[in-house]
Amino acid sequence: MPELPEVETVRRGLQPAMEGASFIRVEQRRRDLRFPFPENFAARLTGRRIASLSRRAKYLVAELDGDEALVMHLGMSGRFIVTDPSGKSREPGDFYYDEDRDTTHDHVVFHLSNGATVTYNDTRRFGVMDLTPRATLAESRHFKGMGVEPLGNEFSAALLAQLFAGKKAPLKAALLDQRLIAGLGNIYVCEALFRAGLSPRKKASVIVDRKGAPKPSAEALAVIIREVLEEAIEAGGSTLRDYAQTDGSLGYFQHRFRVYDREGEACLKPGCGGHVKRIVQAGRSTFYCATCQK
DNA sequence: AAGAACTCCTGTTGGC
DNA sequence: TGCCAACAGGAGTTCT
Repeated sequence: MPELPEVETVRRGLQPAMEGASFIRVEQRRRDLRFPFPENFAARLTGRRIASLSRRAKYLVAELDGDEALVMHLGMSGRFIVTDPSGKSREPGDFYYDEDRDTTHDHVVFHLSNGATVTYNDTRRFGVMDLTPRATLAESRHFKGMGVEPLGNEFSAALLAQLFAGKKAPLKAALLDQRLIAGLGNIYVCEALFRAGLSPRKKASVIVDRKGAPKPSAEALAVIIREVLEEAIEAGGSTLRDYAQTDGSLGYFQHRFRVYDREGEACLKPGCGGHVKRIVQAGRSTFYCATCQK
């Protein structure tokens, strides 16, 4: 469940269980996810205390009391399940589980000093777990060359214009490029472009004027990207599958999708009268209204 | 060098 | 009902 708002929701759910606690025991149940786990992964974590749990783009970063940081990415299907000392089990930002949870794809289990366990489950195994020196985190292979945080202070229309100037790639592709802006994914790019009334097919440079300055459309887009992400975080992210089983229920932004996964349905812009189309860009589905997104 | 295509993996869904 | 292609919230690698 992983774009920036989902990862932030997960971070907030894990923080109380993890921050300040130490790893008592770590179960690593396979040698790799998408990539091999680092050498001696479990041993390097055991005994370490988690000083802080933060987020960079779609990554979670647990800074440890030694020299290392635990870097985690959920890929497409990664989830965490927390079992607190009372034995109650839940997925941060998603829903409460019962005893019958499918544990087939539980790949890592952290047993913490406060009695909580944190289990990483990932069906497709596109996730990542890595250990990297804290001192050079920004230069680590995951973060080197990574773009600006869309909710950070540096993100602005001026920067957006600078990043997109001269870009021939479509707006959709440029917004998904983590080297430019880091944290946007397929859903929120589709939603932001709809709200901005911009076609995902237009060249990224259409929001830049001849002098390289942001056009009004860039100003709008910068504001809207921030708004969409903030709204989604507020809603606890989006939950695409399993939602019928909800009971503890965070994650309801999916009810506010205006174009994502709405192929063929009526455009929600008042007076538009168009219908949502699905096209494929860079191998991913793009949902948009060709009538009002120009 | 930028941009598009292909790849990893498992599970679900929709059309015949 | 069964079978199978298409698709799924990501991103690194390899092509053109």
